[in-house]
Amino acid sequence: MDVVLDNTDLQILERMQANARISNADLARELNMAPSAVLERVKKLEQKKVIQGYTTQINPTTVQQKLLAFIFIRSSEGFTCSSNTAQALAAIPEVQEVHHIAGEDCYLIKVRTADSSSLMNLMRTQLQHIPNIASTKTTIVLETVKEQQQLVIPKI
Amino acid sequence: MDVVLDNTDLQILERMQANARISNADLARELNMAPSAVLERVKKLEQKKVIQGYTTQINPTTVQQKLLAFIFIRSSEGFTCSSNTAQALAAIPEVQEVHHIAGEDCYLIKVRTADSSSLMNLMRTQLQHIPNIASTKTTIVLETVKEQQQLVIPKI
DNA sequence: CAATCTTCAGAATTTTATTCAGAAATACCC
DNA sequence: GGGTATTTCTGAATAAAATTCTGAAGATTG
Repeated sequence: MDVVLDNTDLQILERMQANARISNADLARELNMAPSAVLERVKKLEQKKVIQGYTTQINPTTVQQKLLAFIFIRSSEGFTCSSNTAQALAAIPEVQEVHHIAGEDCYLIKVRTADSSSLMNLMRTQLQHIPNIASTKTTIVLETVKEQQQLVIPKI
Repeated sequence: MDVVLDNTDLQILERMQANARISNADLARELNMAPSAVLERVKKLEQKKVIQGYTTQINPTTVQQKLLAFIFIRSSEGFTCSSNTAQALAAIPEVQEVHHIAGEDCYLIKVRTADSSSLMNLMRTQLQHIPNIASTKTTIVLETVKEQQQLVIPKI
């Protein structure tokens, strides 16, 4: 079940990570391969879930999402951070990330809303109803200098 | 300079955010428009930097990136968190995000590496050489429940 | 109300995606 | 090592899509 990727796969991933809408024809030209061969590899990378999806990066402020916050959430269950709590957090559309973390707190979530009042509103209406939340500690982002999820693709 | 988006633009953004590789023809069919009209809008959204790019989501573990960490960085400059420090942090490929945050710390960064030893190595070789870093506080992610940068697209 | 700008549809053309057959390369197994 | 199976590739054919362009419809402005 483990996935083995050769150099060609990594080249494909690197280029598609930088531009998901690159045409298969261009990709084939860059790799000096036939388009059919490249297409077959991309399909397999999708099947093997190496490629999890293709997304468009939208400037958040243009769609009225000006506030970004990270919230540390302490669970009242001690060690057994239930997956129910995590699932409930993940179900909130404004919550972009839910991480189970090491240390005193249990979860770290990343939230994006229109402004501070809508964050307040979200915490009142959504977080309050989620079980086993003992306390929260919110960090407000003043300015984002870099934000991408580009991975460093290894070279073989 | 402010960007005004109508309902059609938002529909396009919503669909392209969910699948950046949707064909222009399919998009046009879903919106009941001519492909040429849709293409024109997408081009404009790119020009206006509403669309910042198209990226492929790659399963991090398949490319040997098993460790995720958040690091709070305290600056030695007090209030004046220099942009030099931020730029230096942003220049590190393993650093996916650099946020200037409110509160006692100055920056919050998101880092992805192969494992804990390569994180240690990165902190030794990279962070040590960045000026004005007074202290760091690292939070290790044990498990990621949700991770996406999909925005909630407003309805008009 | 006319002039201007924007957005759109539809057709023509170029380019691409997709499929398929068979060749080359690779891995596998006595 | 020799033969077989499997994978991966190329190249050609076809279907589909991207792109460009023209002119019409709609909205905006003075």
